[in-house]
Amino acid sequence: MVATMQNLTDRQAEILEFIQRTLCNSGVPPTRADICAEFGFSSPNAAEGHLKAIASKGYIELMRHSRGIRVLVDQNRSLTQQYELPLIGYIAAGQPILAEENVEETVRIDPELFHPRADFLHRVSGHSMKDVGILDGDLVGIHYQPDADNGQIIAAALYDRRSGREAITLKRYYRRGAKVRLDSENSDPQYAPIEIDLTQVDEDSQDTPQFRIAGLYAGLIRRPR
Amino acid sequence: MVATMQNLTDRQAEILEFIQRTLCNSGVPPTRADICAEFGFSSPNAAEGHLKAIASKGYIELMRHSRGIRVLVDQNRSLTQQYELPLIGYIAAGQPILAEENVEETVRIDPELFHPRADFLHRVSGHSMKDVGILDGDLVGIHYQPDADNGQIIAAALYDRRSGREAITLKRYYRRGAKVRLDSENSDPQYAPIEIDLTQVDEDSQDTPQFRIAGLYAGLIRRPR
DNA sequence: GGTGATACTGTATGTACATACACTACTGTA
DNA sequence: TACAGTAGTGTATGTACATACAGTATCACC
Repeated sequence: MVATMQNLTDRQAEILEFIQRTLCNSGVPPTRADICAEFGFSSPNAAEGHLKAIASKGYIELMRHSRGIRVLVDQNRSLTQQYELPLIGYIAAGQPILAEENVEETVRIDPELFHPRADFLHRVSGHSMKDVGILDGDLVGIHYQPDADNGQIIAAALYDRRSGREAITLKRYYRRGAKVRLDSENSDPQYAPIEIDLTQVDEDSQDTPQFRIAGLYAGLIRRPR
Repeated sequence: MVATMQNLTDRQAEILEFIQRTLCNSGVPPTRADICAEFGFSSPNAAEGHLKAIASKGYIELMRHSRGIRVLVDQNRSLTQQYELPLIGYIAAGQPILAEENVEETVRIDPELFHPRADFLHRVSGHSMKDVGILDGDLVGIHYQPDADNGQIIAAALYDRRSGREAITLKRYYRRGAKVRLDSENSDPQYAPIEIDLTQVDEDSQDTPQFRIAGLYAGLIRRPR
C-alpha cells in the first residue's frame, strides 16, 4: 500500500461504511449515484470527491470502470478477513517457524477460536497425549510463545540430527533451573519423559539448539476421516 | 431460493467459477465483456445466455445494472460464506433442532471444516465418550441427519420427561430391527449401554418419541479454559 | 488574511454495460 | 421428427456510470 494511511474524516468513514454495507447486502460495490442517493447529495461529484479522498488515504482502491471500488481496509471484519491458519509439520533447518517453507497447507479457521489465540496449527502424530484426549491426526492450535510455565502443554521443537530439521511434538513442560523435563500423557511405559540439560550443547549441530518451545497448546480440531 | 436447483453444465460451471475468481481477485463481479474476453466469445450474448441459464438454476442472481451479478451458491467459499454455526444445548419441546430457541450461542467456524459438513455444534457434557478422546466441554460438530449406520457415533436426542425437552448425547449407534442400542465409549462400568425398543410408545408423552437421531458426529473443537 | 483541506452544487460528455432481436448448429429425448 | 436445452455469432440501442471542468462555502492554522 503506497498511500499514506491517515485517519478518515467522519464523513469519509460514513461513506466507507456504506460501501461495505452495500457490498455485504448486494454483493456489488455502489456507484457514485448510489452514494448520492444514500447521503442526499445532488451532485455525483460529492461522491467522487470523497472516494478520491478515501482512496488517497489508502482505504480503498479505485478502478476506472463501473463500480470499480475495492475495499482494502476492513474495519468490522466483514468480508476480507482471512480466517486462515498455516499447518506446520516440520521446521526446515535455520528457518523461523512460520516461514513459508514450513507451511504444509492452510486451514480456514478463526484464530480467535482458541485461547490464547492460535498462530498456527500442527497435526498430531502418535499417541503420546492420548490420556488428555489428544489423538493421532488431530490438529492442534498453537499460540506462538518462546517460553512456558511448568505444567503447561507446549509444542516442543526437537532438532532431528538425521533430517536436519526440527520435529514438533506436544509435551507437558517442566523446568527446574537448566533441567527441562518433557512428559507425555500416556500411561503406557513406552512414553517415558524426555530429560534435557540446557547447559549441554549439542556438538554435532553447534548453532542449532537441541530443543526450543515452538508455542503453547491452545486447543484442537478433530476431523474424522 | 425459488429457482429449481439443477446441475450446471460444464461450461456454466466454468463461468460461475470465473465469476467467483473475478470477485475474489478484483472485488467486483465481471461484465459480459469480461466473460467474453476470458472465454474467447465474440458476442456478449454468449455470456448473457450463460448468465441467464446459471441464474435460472439458482446459482446466481442477476440485477439489472452494471456488474449486477450476485453469487448465491458458493462452491469454494470465497466471500459470501457465513462461517457461523449455532451451538445447540437442549431442544425445546416440540421444536425442530435448529429452531432459534435452541441456539445458545453462535461460533465462528467453517462448517466445511468437518466431514460430513457440520450443521450445528453441541457442547459435550460428561465423560461417556472419553475412550475416543471426546471430553467434557468439547464442542462437537454435528451433521444433521435423521438416520445412521451401525457403529457410527451419533448425537442422540433423548426426551427428558421432567424438563419436557430433549437432551443431546453422543453415543455409538447400533440397531437391529426395532431394537436400538446406544453405547458409551468409556470402560468404566457406570456407562452401560442404553437399550431402546422402538415399538414401545412412551405413554406419558404420546406424540413425542423417546429417542431420535439429531445427527452424525462430524468432528470436534476443544478450547481449553 | 491567505492557503489548503473538506464538503458540497451543477453541468456535461463519452464510453462501458446490459440487454433485446435475429440466426446457426449440435444434442439428447419423448 | 419435432422440440427443448445448450452453445454460440452478429448487430443494435439506450442508459448507467465514471469523471472532467467550473464554482461556492466553511473551517483550521500558521
